[in-house]
Amino acid sequence: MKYGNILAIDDNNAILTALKLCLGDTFQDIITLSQPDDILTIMAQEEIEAVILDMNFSLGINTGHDGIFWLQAIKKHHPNVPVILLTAYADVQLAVKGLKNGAADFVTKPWDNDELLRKIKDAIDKSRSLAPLSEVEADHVQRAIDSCHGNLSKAADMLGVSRQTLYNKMKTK
Amino acid sequence: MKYGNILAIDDNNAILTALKLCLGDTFQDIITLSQPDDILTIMAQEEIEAVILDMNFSLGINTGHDGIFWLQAIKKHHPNVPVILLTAYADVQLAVKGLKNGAADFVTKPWDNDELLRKIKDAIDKSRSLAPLSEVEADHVQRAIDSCHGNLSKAADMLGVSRQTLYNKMKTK
DNA sequence: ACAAAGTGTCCAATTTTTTGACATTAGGAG
DNA sequence: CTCCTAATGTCAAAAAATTGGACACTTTGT
Repeated sequence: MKYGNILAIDDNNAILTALKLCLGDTFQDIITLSQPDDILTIMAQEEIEAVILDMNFSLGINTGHDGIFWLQAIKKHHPNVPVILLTAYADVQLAVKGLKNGAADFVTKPWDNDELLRKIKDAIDKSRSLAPLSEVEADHVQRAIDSCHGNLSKAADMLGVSRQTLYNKMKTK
Repeated sequence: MKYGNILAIDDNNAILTALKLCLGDTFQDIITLSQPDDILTIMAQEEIEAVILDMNFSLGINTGHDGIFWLQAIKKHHPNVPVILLTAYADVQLAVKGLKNGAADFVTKPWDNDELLRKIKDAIDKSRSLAPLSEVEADHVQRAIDSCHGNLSKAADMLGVSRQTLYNKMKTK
């Protein structure tokens, strides 16, 4: 199966060119942006399968604050589109913050082409293979029961279903 | 509301003592292990609300391999119990690997007591407040529809429900 | 030892899901 | 362009799941 379009955002055009060269053979199209403002517009128009997002925009400020903001914006509108974070600094704090905000992966510059390619592919493959609804449901039910330490009444209440329904879902599993 | 028991694993007893001092006032009990082998046994016996896991066991080997192994083991049996990773090295690779394997957070030694405390509390609060089943369902349905770029037939198939049911769930939302 | 909370099980009423069908509307291939 | 396939929107009846209430019993905590 073929891979679709990638959206890459970085304020350094050399990086964007390098990404195009590195990824051009594997993906249908590499759409690039040198500033993040149009990300959501593009994503509303084009079918984007994965996003590569640089974390440091405001020159000289390397907190990644802008990057996190845009990551959140992307995830809010397209929760199933994987976002791979790209940074110049191996900042653990930022990596953790990024992943906790829904990023699929985190890569530092300069990157290894094969590694980046593999990570993007993995993220897309994962986003494509969604679990059936019944599985997601069974999983969440189990978590609720665990969280209530086996108290089924509380678990049912937490899940917003009747106690009998919870019994059903437990058996069905 | 009060917080329950914490399980902390580290092969350095000084670290375990420091954790007890740091966390003792906030949590009911700080159970400590100097080697990971008994983690699952303990967790089957005691009600553990969060785990603090050191990532470097085999002396001299700092790949975090063992840590990831135990993280996976914990998550497999207790997917809803948050695991906070603790390491001596600010290793981005390891942090990313840990979070992708379900860790709730990642902290480097030496840690800031207030920060660690806050991160544990946050992780527990999050694990306690499970979304109602209907919300999880609606969320997953939306992801499937996105993933199929609006093709409802394929989305329904992917979710393992009939097309009409998908229509229902879309309206209900 | 008592009261409150939780369990397992049952029932009838209601709601949801399924299955199958049908006419209509895109989209792609020749 | 035209045909063919896939997808849509909608309907109806059968099957299945959910609900709310009830009951006797057990567990839990004070």
